[in-house]
Amino acid sequence: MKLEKEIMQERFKSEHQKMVVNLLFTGSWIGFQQLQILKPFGLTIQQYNILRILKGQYPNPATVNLLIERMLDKTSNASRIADRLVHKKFITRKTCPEDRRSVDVVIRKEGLELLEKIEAKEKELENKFNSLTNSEMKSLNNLLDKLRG
Amino acid sequence: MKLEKEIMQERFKSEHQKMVVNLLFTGSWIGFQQLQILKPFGLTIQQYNILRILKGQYPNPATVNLLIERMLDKTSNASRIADRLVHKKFITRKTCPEDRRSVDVVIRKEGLELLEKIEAKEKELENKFNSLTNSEMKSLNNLLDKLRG
DNA sequence: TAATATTATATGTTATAACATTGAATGTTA
DNA sequence: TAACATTCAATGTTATAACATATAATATTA
Repeated sequence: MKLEKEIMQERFKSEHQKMVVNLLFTGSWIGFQQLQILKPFGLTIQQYNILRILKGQYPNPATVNLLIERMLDKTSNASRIADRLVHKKFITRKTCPEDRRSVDVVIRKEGLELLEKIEAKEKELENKFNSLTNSEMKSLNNLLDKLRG
Repeated sequence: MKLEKEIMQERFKSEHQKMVVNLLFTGSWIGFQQLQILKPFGLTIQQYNILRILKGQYPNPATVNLLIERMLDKTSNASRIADRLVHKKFITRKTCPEDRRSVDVVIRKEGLELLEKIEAKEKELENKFNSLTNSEMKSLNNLLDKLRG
């Protein structure tokens, strides 16, 4: 839906200004939808994000620093989010033997299984979600990548 | 920058999946930048958002309900955000005489002046911020609007 | 019109984002 | 190698998002 209608604002001063608002609004909109999928599994978006990073590394460990680097929200507290995932038994954490300042974080079998269940649910949604064609999604992705420079 | 490189993920299962991550990532990225602009003025993004809605209504009042409807993040607590803005003397709030359940919220002169200062700063940034042409920004806006259906 | 339902806002609670600080381990250099 | 600087992770603190509930005013209806 046209942003102007959605937030009832008549017009923006510039395309740039509309873009900023549009990205904030759409980001929050898609975050809300993601959260609805994740909630039944007891995960937040950032917890899910960390599990996926760890799946990408698997079977290698990741350090907390590596998690922070790759997280979508760099200012969230990776160490404490990892805490919660340890508590839920989705990941393990132990001091890195090569550098005892670091910790090695690894996703557990339980975490990998959880991701599979979630990804199935996401696929379901993806099918209903067809306001953009595949080539439009590609354009959108390219524009976002270019925007960030 | 290409999202795959930015978050060091080799590839996504689908354009759709990349788009979801890209929108979350870019939304958080632009939110971070906005916050850096707002911080010297002592405002959060949601506080700024409310001030702009009130400016749009000015000189008419808005109810808290109207604020919620039009806010970028619908789940934030408009009533308490308004509290903070009252405390900072940027808005006024009084019970609506026609419906005493509602409250009339109006931006004060101080609030309007603050917005002008902030908008000047945003304009400065906008000039440096030219990785997308105006027509690309327009395409991006159209794709975002279309995505939300 | 009395009883019930709905609406608008405020408030209580918990988890987490945002930011600052700490403490231990490692790296650097005089 | 002793002193200092840097790095990594954890933790303390504050504000706010997310959610639930409460309270008062208004609308509906039996």
